[in-house]
Amino acid sequence: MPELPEVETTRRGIEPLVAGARVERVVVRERRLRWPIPWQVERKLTGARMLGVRRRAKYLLLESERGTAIAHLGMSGSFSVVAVGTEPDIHDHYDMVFDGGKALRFTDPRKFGSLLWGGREPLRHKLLADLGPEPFSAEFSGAWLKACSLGRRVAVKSFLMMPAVVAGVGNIYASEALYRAGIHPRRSAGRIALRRYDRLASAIRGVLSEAIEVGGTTLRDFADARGRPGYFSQRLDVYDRAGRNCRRCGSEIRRCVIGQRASYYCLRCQT
DNA sequence: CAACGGACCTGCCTGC
DNA sequence: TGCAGGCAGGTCCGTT
Repeated sequence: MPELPEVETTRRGIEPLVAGARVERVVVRERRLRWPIPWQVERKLTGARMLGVRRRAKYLLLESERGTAIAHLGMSGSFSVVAVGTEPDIHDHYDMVFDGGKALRFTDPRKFGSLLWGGREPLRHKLLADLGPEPFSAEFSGAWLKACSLGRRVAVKSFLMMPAVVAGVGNIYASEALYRAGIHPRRSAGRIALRRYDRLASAIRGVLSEAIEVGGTTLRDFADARGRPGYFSQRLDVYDRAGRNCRRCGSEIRRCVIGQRASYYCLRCQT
């Protein structure tokens, strides 16, 4: 479900609740998410003061004075803020209960999400250590993409979705960014010129920042911490628009499958 | 090494 | 109406 804009929207929604609050307890109802939730999370967080919520790629870092819990939303996960005592639903897998009568509740029908313990240096956690640059960092550029792609024959669309290449780009925004940059999603990553990668890096930053501004993309069920949908779905140029007309040239938008994922592009605008 | 397919799990939609 | 099949916003891991 969520890519960088949706995770960032979630972060902004839960930060006011979390920052400065004290954890009264952590209630785990389903420990078997993508990985079992380690007992350390409850042990360390209970009684701890929370410092804030940061984001790295699609991970949310819930920082406390005793270390950081690392949450991932997977494909179908979301956080919501509930009043203490609100009856949990079947897919509400854990709550972090804070002083002040509110709790952070994690819901995830598919259980692809995760909650891990990152200790004092969460960025060194195995799952975060090898992540590529954040798209809004100075490190991320066309030159970075070019350097990363040398000698690689994988489709550029799959390449963009690799966590080690750039953090936070998933299936929707990979298609959207390639459309904006005029690059065909099947083109080999190693056969793209630096200039085109410069355009692509800008397109990635552009599409992600516009999506964040409007609260992300809701196709089926994404909602922010207050239950509100994201409005970027109205601005998608290609994703989920197969058979409709390209907003730029009027040609038909095509759907194909690349790396087992649905991909969308304009045959005329993207080469 | 790079690339690919399978795996994890549930819900929803389509078509027979 | 029921049921099978396909599809879904992620990404790790084992195998080629």
